[in-house]
Amino acid sequence: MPKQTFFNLPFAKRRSIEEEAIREFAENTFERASLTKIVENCGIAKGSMYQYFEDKLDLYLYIVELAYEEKKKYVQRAFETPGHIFETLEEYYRQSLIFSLEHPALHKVTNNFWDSRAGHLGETIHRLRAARALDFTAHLRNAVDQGVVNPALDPEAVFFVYHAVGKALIDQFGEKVDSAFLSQVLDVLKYGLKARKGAAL
Amino acid sequence: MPKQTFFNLPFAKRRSIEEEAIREFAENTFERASLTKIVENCGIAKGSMYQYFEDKLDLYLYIVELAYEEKKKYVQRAFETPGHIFETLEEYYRQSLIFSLEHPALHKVTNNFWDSRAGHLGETIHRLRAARALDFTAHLRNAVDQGVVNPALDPEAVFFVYHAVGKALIDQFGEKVDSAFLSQVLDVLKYGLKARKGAAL
DNA sequence: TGCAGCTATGACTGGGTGGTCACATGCGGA
DNA sequence: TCCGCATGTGACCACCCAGTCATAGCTGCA
Repeated sequence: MPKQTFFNLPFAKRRSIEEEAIREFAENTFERASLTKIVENCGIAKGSMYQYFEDKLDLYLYIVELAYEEKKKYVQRAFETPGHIFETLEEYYRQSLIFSLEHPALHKVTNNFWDSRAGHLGETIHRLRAARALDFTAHLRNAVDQGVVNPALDPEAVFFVYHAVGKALIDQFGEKVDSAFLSQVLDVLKYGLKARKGAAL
Repeated sequence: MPKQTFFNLPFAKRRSIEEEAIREFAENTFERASLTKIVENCGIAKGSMYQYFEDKLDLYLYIVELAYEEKKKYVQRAFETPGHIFETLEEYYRQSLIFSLEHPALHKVTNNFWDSRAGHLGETIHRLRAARALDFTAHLRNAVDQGVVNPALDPEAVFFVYHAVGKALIDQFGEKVDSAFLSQVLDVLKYGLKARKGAAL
């Protein structure tokens, strides 16, 4: 959590610090990112930064939270619009894609976050993942009850697959992954590799 | 490529350098791994290392190659034993799992490799991925011709999914992923989420 | 005017890194 | 015995980093 001093700052100065920090954490992992470079690019003194934040990690977590709050504005639409699980999933990833196009730097920040291994970040990430797994499997059980989803599959395994593929998709938004490719990938998960008896797709 | 000097070394000394390097590169990414620590743990002088290798990257690539040569001994069985694509894939990941259990350090080295971003490693990794994609889609087209695989799916998308899930599986061998969970995950990819008309599994 | 308290500063500390080089050592052959 | 060459060495260089602290400046109140 930033110190009060940071929030007392005139808006423009505060914003410029945020922007430079976003730039640095978008291009580098937490460990490789350089506080020294951030303060140089802001034109403020090193010591000032420590008037605003406890340490590098404090700044980082603040920036990550900023990024996720922006992203939330996009992806939450997926859970508001009704529909079954396939539509929700498609909408979720589609909104993520839009977010990545409209806020490329913030998108990179959220992305790098999951690769962090420094300090206690590993545990934090683990907890976040577990929370997501609970959410996901709840949705999934619902869909199974509705007869939409193959009941023979292990929910944990399904989450594992979606988590892995979701991360890979998001990693490559804007590079290899566009809207059409996104649909193709989701179809693979939906229909599975094995040829189907009835209509294949 | 190591210098000739390295191969002139008595076997025990060469091996001890390899082992310490494997240890360091198993626990750290290329960038975080410390040459200084490797030479300290070996009990040799910093300068000696530069008699054997051009630089840190040279040593790293040599170690990665060592790891992959060992891994190849395992996974190539998947392509030797006949069977269609689902059996091949299952055997491939099962052999990877065995490799990770029998050579945990080498396994971690191969794993970290894909996360490297330093220097020209990014391009190398890109090329390796492209080569894998070609191999995979060739197998896939074969399977489609045999009527085993859903012909409506985009081969590039299928590769994308398997690559992502494969990496996640291998990342977590020994932690979350055991033999039973591996089967469950592969079933998700095989059958897809959507409920099937006939026998579900 | 003077004091109090918040804010700004940047030189400095202690620690890390990859890589170098002048020198030392050991060994095989003449 | 002595030379020449391959090998070994570790102090040293230049560079980077996060974090500190004594000092200075500012602002508003009494």
